[in-house]
This record gives sequence, C-alpha cells and structure tokens, in this order.
Amino acid sequence: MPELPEVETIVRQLRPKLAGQRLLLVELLDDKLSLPVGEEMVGSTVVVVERLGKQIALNLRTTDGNRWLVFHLRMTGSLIWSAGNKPVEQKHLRAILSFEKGKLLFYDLRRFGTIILGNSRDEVSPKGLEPLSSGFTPERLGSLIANSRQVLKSWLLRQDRLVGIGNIYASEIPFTARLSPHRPVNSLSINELRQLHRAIVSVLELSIEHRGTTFSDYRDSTGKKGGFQKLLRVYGRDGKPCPSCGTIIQRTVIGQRSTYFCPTCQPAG
DNA sequence: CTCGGAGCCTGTCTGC
DNA sequence: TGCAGACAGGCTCCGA
Repeated sequence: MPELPEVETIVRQLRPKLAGQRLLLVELLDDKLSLPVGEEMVGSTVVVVERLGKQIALNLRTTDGNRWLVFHLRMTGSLIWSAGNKPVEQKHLRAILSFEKGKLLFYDLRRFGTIILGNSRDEVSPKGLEPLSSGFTPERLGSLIANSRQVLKSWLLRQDRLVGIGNIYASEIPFTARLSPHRPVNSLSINELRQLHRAIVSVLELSIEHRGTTFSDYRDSTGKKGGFQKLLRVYGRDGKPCPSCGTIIQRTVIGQRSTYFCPTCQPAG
C-alpha cells in the first residue's frame, strides 16, 4: 500500500496534531505486535513526526532520553487520528495510542504492518537514499545503479538503494521516463539516467500534491482517499489506451509483481 | 556480493 | 450459489 507520497501525506497531517502532545497509553490488540513499551514511555512527549522512507516515526522525549516509535504500514496498514472521545471503528484495529487530545489508531487488514521502538534515528532509518533530498542527483543515481544488472522495475523497488518507491510508482516512473521496465539498469545512458532521475522526482512530488494514490485500501490520517489514482497513466490500466500514444497498455510480471507499461512509449532494449 | 523465489496474512474478485 | 484459484500497494529470509 503506502509508498513515499502516501506516507508523506500522513506525516504532514499528523505533525501538527501530535507535536508537543503527551503519550498517555499504548494498547496492542494483535499478538503479532510486540513492543517493549516501558514505564518511561508513558508521559513521554512527541518532539517531531518524520517520514523515514516508508515509515512514520515519532520522536518521543522520555524521562530516560529520546526514543523513536516507528510505524511501517506495509500493504494494508493505516494510521488514523481520532480527536476527543469519538467512538472508534474496531474492525482490523491493531493498536491504540492515546494522547491528551485524541487517539492514534493503527489499522491493518493483512497484519504485515509493524511497530518498533528504537534508541536513535540511525537505528530505525532505512539504508537507502531519500529521493526527495538534496543529495539525490543524477550523478548520485548513477553511482547507486553502477554494477547492477537488475532490470529497472526491480531496481526501483530496492529500499537499500533508494527509499520510498513501491509497486505503483515502480510502473509510473519508467513510463514518465519513457524507459522499458525490463531495461537492465547498467545499460542506461547518461541521458537516460537524467530522464530517470527527473521522473523519480516529478512523479513522487506530483503524487504528494494530490495526497497520494488510493488503489484499494490506502487512506490518509483523516480516513480520506488520495487523489493521484486519477492521474495514474499505466498502473492498473492494462487493456486501456496509453494516455500519450493510444497503444494498449500491457501488464506483465517482473519479480513476482504486476508491472504495467506502454510497449510503444517504452520500447524494450 | 547479487539475484530470484517462497512465505507471511486476510480479503476480494473471477471463472467454472 | 459454491468453490477453487488468482491476486493485492511490502519486506525478509534462504539458497543458487
């Protein structure tokens, strides 16, 4: 489910709601979630809310130093902010974090989502580079790609190189870059590398502007759907005409995952 | 080191 | 209508 634009949307919404609030109670409703929430956590204060790759991270100031409480939504997780004491939907509810002014509700149908607690930002951060950071340049992309024989689609999903891209944007980005998802990344020319770099940044930024993509389950922290699904150009559109040239969009499987592309705009080889 | 496949879960949808 | 099988936005682990 949530990739970088969706998680960024949630983080931007939660930041003003949670900043400065005291955590009063943590309730875990799923045996799969095991969180070493010690005494010092109760009464801790939210310092900042940040996106770390596809994770939502709360930095908490406790009596025993700062901690990072980190949510990963995986396929079907959502984090919903519920103000005051409104009644709460119970279906698929996996955890409740109660704050002074409301509750942070963690829902997760397929139960792949995780909550972890760490002692430092480094400890909980993914290894890959943030594609919307100033350090992400065409040159840097080139060095990340160097030596990899993986095909473009699979490479874009690697969180140890570049964080935040999931299966939807791993189809949309190659389309925008006019590159075949089957291209081995070490075969890209300098110009193609620039096109790819531009596509990664522009697709992610445009999606954030539209509060992310809701293909089926994704909801933002207010329970609303995203808006970018109206702007998807290839993902989920197999059998329909390419918005650029009219050729029928094709679906294939790369690395066990659905992949969509226009055979005319994104010619192989 | 790299890469591809199985597995983790629960639900919806399609075709027989 | 019933049922089996495919498929779903992510990631880890294992073996080649």
